[in-house]
Formats: sequence, structure tokens, C-alpha cells
Amino acid sequence: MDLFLKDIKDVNNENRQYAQKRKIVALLNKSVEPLTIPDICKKVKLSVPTGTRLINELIEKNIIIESGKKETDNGRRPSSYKTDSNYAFCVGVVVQLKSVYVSIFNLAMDEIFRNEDQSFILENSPESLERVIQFITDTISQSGVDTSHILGVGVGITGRVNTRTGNSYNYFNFLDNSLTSYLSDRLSLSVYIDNDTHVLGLAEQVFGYARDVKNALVVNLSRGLGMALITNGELVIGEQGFAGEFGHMQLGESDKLCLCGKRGCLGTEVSGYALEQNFQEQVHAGESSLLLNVKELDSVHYEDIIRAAWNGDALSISLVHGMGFKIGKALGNMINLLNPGVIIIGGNFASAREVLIDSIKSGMTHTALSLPLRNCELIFSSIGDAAVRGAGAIVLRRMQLI
Amino acid sequence: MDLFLKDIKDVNNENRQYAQKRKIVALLNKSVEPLTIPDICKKVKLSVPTGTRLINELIEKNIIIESGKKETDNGRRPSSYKTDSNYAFCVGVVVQLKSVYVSIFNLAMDEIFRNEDQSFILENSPESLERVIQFITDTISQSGVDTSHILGVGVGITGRVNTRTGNSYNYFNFLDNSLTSYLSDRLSLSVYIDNDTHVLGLAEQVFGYARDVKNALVVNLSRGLGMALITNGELVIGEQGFAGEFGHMQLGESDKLCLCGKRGCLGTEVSGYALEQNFQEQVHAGESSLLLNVKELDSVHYEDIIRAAWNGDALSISLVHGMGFKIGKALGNMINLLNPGVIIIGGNFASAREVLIDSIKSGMTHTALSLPLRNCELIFSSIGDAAVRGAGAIVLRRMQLI
DNA sequence: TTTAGTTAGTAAAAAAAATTATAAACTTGC
DNA sequence: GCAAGTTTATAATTTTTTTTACTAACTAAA
Repeated sequence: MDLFLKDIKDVNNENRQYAQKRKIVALLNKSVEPLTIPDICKKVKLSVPTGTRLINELIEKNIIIESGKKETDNGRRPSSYKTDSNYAFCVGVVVQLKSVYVSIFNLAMDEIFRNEDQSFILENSPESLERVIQFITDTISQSGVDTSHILGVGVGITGRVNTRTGNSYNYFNFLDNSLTSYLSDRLSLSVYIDNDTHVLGLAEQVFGYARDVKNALVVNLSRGLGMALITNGELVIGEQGFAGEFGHMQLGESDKLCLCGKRGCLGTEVSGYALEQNFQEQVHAGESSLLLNVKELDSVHYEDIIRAAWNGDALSISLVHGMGFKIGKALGNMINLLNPGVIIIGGNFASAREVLIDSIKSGMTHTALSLPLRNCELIFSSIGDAAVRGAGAIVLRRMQLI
Repeated sequence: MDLFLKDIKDVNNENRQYAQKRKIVALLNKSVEPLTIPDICKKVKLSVPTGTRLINELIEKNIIIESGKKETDNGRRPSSYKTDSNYAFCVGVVVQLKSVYVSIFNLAMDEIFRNEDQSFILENSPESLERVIQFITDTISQSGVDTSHILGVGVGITGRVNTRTGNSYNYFNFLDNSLTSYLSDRLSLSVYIDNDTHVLGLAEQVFGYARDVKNALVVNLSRGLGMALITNGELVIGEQGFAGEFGHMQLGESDKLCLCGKRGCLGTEVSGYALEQNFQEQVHAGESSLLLNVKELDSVHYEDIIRAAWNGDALSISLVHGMGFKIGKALGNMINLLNPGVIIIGGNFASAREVLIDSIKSGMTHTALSLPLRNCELIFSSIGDAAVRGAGAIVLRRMQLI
């Protein structure tokens, strides 16, 4: 474990070698396939002899392992290497309005244990925080992973979060010092925090469709609306960590009052919450829906509406398409601004590809300039547990292991 | 000159040392004051003996020079060093709709010669391109700088530009191969290209208020409207180099037809061109203005309107304030999205601080969330020749000398 | 004025890395 | 089946860099 815990600020021979070893581990973690010595040396800019030496030292410490010979066209077959998954672990935590997810990952970011609490209700209270802490400690002990092998805990939480100071502004803001230092004390582990949308973006950047692209947008479309921006291959969190408040952009689409206190925020028209509100409004205005045959009006969830749209319910289709068109126009603006190579729709709407994609694309053509639009792909996320995976990835990212 | 021209792709001992020397030169270029050996070694992560050796080699080649002893509180006084300005030069070119600017800078980015052609009219024709080329070669020969000492030419041009391929899409798009390779052939110099807004952003990032901040926005507000984004300390050009089309965002402020073919682009309400149009409209609708005492209506330039607003002309004030409020609302959206530490108003409106700042700030409060707004400064650029300086900086940036 | 403390820079020694040479493991073509 | 060509990986050599030790140049306080 010492390898990853050294102070990396001092520049001396020892830390330089640790940094190079971390680079090798990170490279292996990022790669889907095992890599050979020549591959690794080329990527981390080391000569083959030194690269070999470092790799052998990493093998000796059980941090990486050999993974058989690689088939090549000609020449001697090289041995290939991958991270030894059971050397160290990290914990990913996602705190949402109505649920908590905790997963434990190994060095290769394979999920080795998961737990979710769907009866949780997020409140800005010590009791609510206590429940989260209890859930994390319970999950860790259930997993059977030795705490001394856990590198840290990454937490993704709804609302505004200052990544650098570790403060959470919307929830758990009653503490004397930062949320991270409190959690760190209580869990006896390093804790890193970010907002749920950034965490989703990190997952897509490290494991998803944004992997091979330097500029991408990841939309977090669930009950609320947020956006993670990736520019020059790096996640944008902004000066204090508040970047990505896509849902509070005002594009003249609406005049509804938003939870933030302002009027006309995009999230009041584009979000799971907005979809439910609009559904209720339309029904009250006399529209009919097949959904009402199986559910009471005030228990209709936005995911029901998506499903109904998929099954042909006219009202649901019109609402979902309307929402798709509006977010498409907003995304067209973003294309003009950032010229991304790919836009990924993540969050709970990621599975609504069929009922959303055409209306989003149609909205995009209304605002995006043709040149950047032509070069931008629209994709729906395929990482099921993206958020919690991204939360775990914060730890490895901070330790320069991914 | 050989120092900067080596192929930097191959990783070997020789190029590694060249890279370290470039790092030292870049560090000295970025710093306002001369730096000492301990300073330099700390920043480029080298031991003092090796750092000293490289610095002495750079001195021997007349690339850097000593600059006296530095006053310190205690201990032996260190010698300080700065770049020797006359070792190498770069050329900055800015091609605008009605003017061409060419400046020659030394290694320290001091302007040593400048030329401007205010009678130029940009057209997508071989003749127009020929005039630009002639103007560049004339300027270089007038400056008396030996061509063999010129590292390259950086060009900033209006319109969409693919920085990587070197293609310009709106102007000079009639060539068989890219604009950069054509210019490179004609000038017998390395040529780098980017759009005028990115070039402005680069200038602010390297020399201006965005220097000490990792996240910033630079608004290019002149006849047109654009924006350069700086995130994580790097200029965002996007996947093909089209990022920053702020003027083509649609925020529901207008329904006017834009040059891009769409309706309601922000640039149709916020830009020098829009200001002139609105002025004419208002006068035709019966409004009066002091400006008409000294100028014919159709010769009123947007800079006249700014000046009139400054002098108290009611119509001009109302138009400028209206524009400021609208751009403020748009910038508020950008604050939500990117959480910048500073927003810099550049371009020809940079000098209109007094008549613009309050209405912009007022607009911002309408859209921006309080937390990121509180942490964002609004500043007007003070770099007079920002664009052409940024164009020159492209060359040094590409050569990793800044 | 002397002495203790601090920082800068150089010289010598030690460590680390790259380069070069070479052996091993493979393919392909004759 | 064997020679020629390729690639991997290790051993020996050389280069580069860091580390350590030391001198130089300064301040401040006794």
C-alpha cells in the first residue's frame, strides 16, 4: 500500500520512481486489454530496460501481474501485463434525493460488492447524514474487504459542491468543518467529494464513450438536469467546482418558477420532474392517457411516462418529444459553444433512446451551426452504474492511478 | 535556431534536453520578472546542478541572459535570468473584415515592429489573399529582421477555422490544399492559424487577466460576437477548432435573421453590427439623437454610438444599456455552465467599460446562480493589441516556448 | 567584530537512466 | 529445413542526473 500513499509534492528520486510506477498502473487501468513492455515504455516515455525494471518491481509487490503472451504478426511474442485487481480497493458512494448507492471496486475498477438503499430520503439533517455513514460502514464490513487495503472513498452528491474545499452547500451543510473532513474522521479513510453530475462525467470519460474524444458533453438527465463538460481531455469542474449547471440556463423556453428562485430555467421544462408536472397539467386540462388506466394521476412517475411513450400513449409521446426538442435546442447551443466530438445522454433517461433521439436531433438542427453539428455524435450512455462507478473513480483519479 | 527546430516526437536523450531547455525558456517568457536558478529548478522539477548546466548552455547560445543580482532578505544573493529578446522572432497576423494587422515580436513577446492596413476589405478571393501575403512580406522586410531568425507566422482570421488541418472555411477557402500550407509555401515560413476570437483568448491567457486563473471567459465583442473559453488553464478550441460561437447561441432574445441563416442568434442583438442596426431602426421610428447633428444616419458607426452614450445621448445610452443587459444574461448562463473565475470583455468594446459594466452585471444577476456569480469577476481587457499579440503567441505556444 | 544562521552555486560521488550490443523467440520465403 | 528478417528482453556500457559535501556570499545578533 505504501506505493500510493507517499507524499507526491517533493521532487526527488524516490517520488519520481513512484510517479512513474503510478503512470504505469494508470495506463494499465485505462486499457481494456493487457499491455506489453514495449507498449508501456512508449506510452510513459521510458526506455525498455528501465520500464522492465519498474514493471518487475510492481509485479514483486503484487500490484500488476503477467497475463500470458500476446499474438503478433512476427517477431518474438511479448508478455502482456495487467493490474492485479486484489491489491487495493476504492469505495464509490452516490447520494441522490431518494436513494444511496455504495459500491466497492478493485484496482481494475471491477465492482466486487454493491449495496443500495432505495428507501433513503435525502434531507439536510444530521440523521440523514448518519444514515449515509452507517450505510457506508455496513457495506464495507459486509464486503469483507480489509479497511487497510481501501485507498479511499469517493462521494457523489446532488447539489452544489466545492471539490477543492470539500464543502457541500445544499445538503449536509450544518457541519463545523467540511463534509469531506467530517466523513474522513468518521470513516477513518480518505474521502473525496464531487457533485453527482461531475461523477457521471468522470465515468463516461474514463470508461464510456468520451474515452477516445478530447471534447465531450455528458448530460445528466434524471429527476433534475445537469451537464458534465469535458474539454481538452479533462473534466471541467470550474473555479470552485460549480460548473455544469445546465438545468439553470435560461433559454427563453419557459417562465416557470424554479427551485433556485429564478424563472425560466431549462430544468423547469426539461427534467423528470418537469415531465411529471407537465403530465399532470395536461390531464387537468382535459387530455387523456392510457397511463391513467393503471395508475393514479399523482403517483405517475416520469419513468412511467417514458414507458408509456414507448408503448404508444399519445399524450406521453407528445410530452417526451416536446422535452426532447427543447433539450436538443439547448444542446445545439452547446455545440456552437464547445464543438464537442460526442454528446452522451446519461442519467435515468439514458435508456429512453428510442423515444428521445429523433426529437433531440431535430432540436439540435434548430440552433447548431452545420459544421460543428456535422462533427458531433449523439449517444445514449450504456454504463448502467455510471454514477457510482464514477464516484469510485474519483479516488483513483486523485491518486493518479487512472 | 536549431534548438527550437528539432523533431520533438522522438523521445531520446537529446530531445529530452531540448524539451527541458524549452521549458526553461517558456518559464522565463511567462514570468514578468527575471528568475533565479533555484526558482527555475523548482518550477521545471530539476536539480540545481542540472538546471545550472542547462541555463549556462542557453546563455552560451545567447537565448537567455543574466539580469543582475536579486535583492533577498538573507543569504547569498542569487543571479537572475531572462530571455535574450533578440535571439528569435515571431510574426502575428490578424485578418479582420476591414483591416489587416501584422506585428513582429521577439522571444520575450515585445513588439518590435508593427504595420496595419485599414483600407483592406476582406473578400473570399485570390486577390484579397494576395494582398494579405504582400502585406506580410512587406512588413517583414521593412522590419529588417532576418527571415532565418523568424520561428513562424501566427494568423488569426475571422470565421470558422480548423486549427488542426489549417483550413479556413469562410474566407480563402478556394485553395487546393489548406490555407496554412499555401501560406507556408508562399512565405517560406511555418504558418499556424486560428480564428480571431481564439487568438484574443490566447492573448488574455498568456498576458492578460486570465493568467492567474484556471477558468476564464474572454468575450470578443466588436462588429461580431465570439467567445474564447479557458478551462483547466487551457484554451478550448473544440474537436475541430470551431468552439466559441457565442454569437450564434439562441437565447430567445430576438427573432432576427442572422448571417448564418438561422433566426434569433445572440449576435443579432449583441454586437457592433446590431447596435448600428438598432440605432437606425429607432431613428426611423422617430427617436432623436445628438449624433445626427454631426453625422449622417447611414455613416454612424457603432463606436460613435458608444462615444455618444458616454457623452449622455439618451438614445445611445438606452441602446448600449439594452445590449449590455442582454449580453449580461447570456454571460450569466455561461457562469452557471462553467464557473469561471473571471470574465474578460475584449474586442473593440473593451474600452466601453463605463457605459457597459453596470448593465452587464445587472443582466448577469438575472440568470446566474448566486454561488458561482459571487466568485466571478467582470473585467474589461487592457491589452490594446490583444489580437495580434495572441496571433504571434500561437507560434511560441506551438513551439512550447510560452 | 565575531559567530551563528541562511541561501546560492560548484565539485565530487553515487544513483538512475538511456544507449548499445546481444541472445532468444518468432515468421516468412526459398 | 534453413537463412533472412522482426520483435522482445536482458546484459554491458555509457550518459545523464541526482545526491551529498562543501565553499561563497550574505544578514543579524551577541
